[in-house]
Amino acid sequence: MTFRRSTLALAILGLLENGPLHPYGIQRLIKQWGKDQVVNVGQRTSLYRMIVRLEEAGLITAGATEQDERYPERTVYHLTDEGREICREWLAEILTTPRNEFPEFPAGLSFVMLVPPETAGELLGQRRERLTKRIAELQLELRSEVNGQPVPRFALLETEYQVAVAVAEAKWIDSVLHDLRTGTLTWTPGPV
Amino acid sequence: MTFRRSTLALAILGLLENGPLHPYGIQRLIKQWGKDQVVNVGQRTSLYRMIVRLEEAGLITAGATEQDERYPERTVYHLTDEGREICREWLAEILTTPRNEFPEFPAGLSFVMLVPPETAGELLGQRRERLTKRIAELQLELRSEVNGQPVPRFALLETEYQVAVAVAEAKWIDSVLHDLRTGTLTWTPGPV
DNA sequence: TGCGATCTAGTTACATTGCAACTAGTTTCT
DNA sequence: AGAAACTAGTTGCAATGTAACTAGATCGCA
Repeated sequence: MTFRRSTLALAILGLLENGPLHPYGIQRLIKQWGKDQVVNVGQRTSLYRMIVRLEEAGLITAGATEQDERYPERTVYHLTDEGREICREWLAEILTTPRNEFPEFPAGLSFVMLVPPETAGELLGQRRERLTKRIAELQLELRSEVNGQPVPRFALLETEYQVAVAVAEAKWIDSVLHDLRTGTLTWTPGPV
Repeated sequence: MTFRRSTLALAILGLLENGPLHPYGIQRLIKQWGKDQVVNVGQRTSLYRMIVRLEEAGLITAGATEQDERYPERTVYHLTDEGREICREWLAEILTTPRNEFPEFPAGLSFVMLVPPETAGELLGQRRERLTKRIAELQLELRSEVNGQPVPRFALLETEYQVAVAVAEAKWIDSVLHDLRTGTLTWTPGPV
C-alpha cells in the first residue's frame, strides 16, 4: 500500500520531525514558518483529513491526549519510523525529479493567438506589474529576521528559488512585450 | 453559475474555435499540436467528463452526429457564444494574474534541512542533469517544422516560456551546488 | 490464414482534493 | 451586554486523478 505523495502530507511528516504535536499545532506551525507559501492548506479540512489518512496508513500514530482546561481534548500525533522513511523517500523523489504540474500560465500562453496582439500586450503588461510586486515581497522575506537575527539561508532556499523563477518570468515577459511593441512578434487573431 | 476554470476546459474551448469537432478529434488535436505538454489530459476520462460538463453548462452544444461506417456515432460539439466569451475571460485572468499553484519542488526545498548537506547536493545534482535534458528537448521543439516550414513564433510562446523558467532553475541550482561544495551553505541535519 | 500484440474509443469505479458552509465555544471591542 | 472576530473542528458535495475494464480494428509475422 503506497501512500499518494502530496506537499501537505510531506509538510505534516516534516514538521512532526520536531516532535509530537496536535492537529491545530501543526496548522499553526505551517503558518508561523511560512510553509503556507509552498503548501496548500486552504481550508483546515484538508489538514484534518490528511492527518486521519496518515494515521490509517501508519505513517503517524496518535499518542497521549493532552488535556488543557479550556480546550477540547487534543490528540498528539507522533511520527513513526515508517513515516520518517517515507518522508525521506518523497524528499529524494521531489528534489531529483522535475515534474510537469501543468500550471495555468503556459496553457494560457498556448492560446494567446485567440486575442489580437495588442490585447495580449496589455494583459501581459498587467502580469508584469503584479510580478514586480510579488518579487519585492519575496525579497523582503529573504531579509526577514527572527528575534533580531537574520533567518539562516538554508531555511530560505524555497524563497530564493521562487525569486529566481519569478525574475526569469519577468525578464521573458519583458522581451515579449518589447517584440510586440516593435512588431517583431505579431499574428492575426482567431483560430489557430 | 460559474464554471470552474481549468487548463483542460480552456483547451477544449480554445480548440473548438477551429470548428466543430467530436471528442476523439479533440483528443487527437491536443496531442498533435503538443497541447498535451501544457494541459493535463492523462487518461481520456477527464476529457470525456469535461465535455459533458461543458455541454451541461451551455459552453458547448452537441450538433449533428457524424456517421462513419466503421466507427460508432460521433457527436460533434460546437462552441457557443457563451463558451467563446468565457474562454476570453479565462485567458485574460490567466495571462494577467500570477497565481500560486504550489508545485512540489519548492515544498521539497523547504524541508531540505532534514537531510545532510552532502545528500542534498547529490539529489540536486541529479535534478540538474535531468533539467539539462529537458531544456535540450524544449529547445529542439522551438526549432520544429511543419511541412518544411518553421512553426511561427506566436505558436511557440509557451515553449519559450518553459525554457526561460527551466534555465533559471538550472542556474539557481548551479549556484546552490557551488555554495554547498565550498561550504558557504551548510547546516546540521535534523528537525528545524 | 490465424493468433497475439497493439491501437482506437470509450466506460466504470474509487480515491483524493477543493471549496463552501455550519457548529460551538472564546475572546475582544464598544 | 451585545456584536464581531477568532479558535477548533465537522459535514457534504463537486471536481479531479488514477486505474482498470470492454470491445472492436488493425498489424506483424510465422
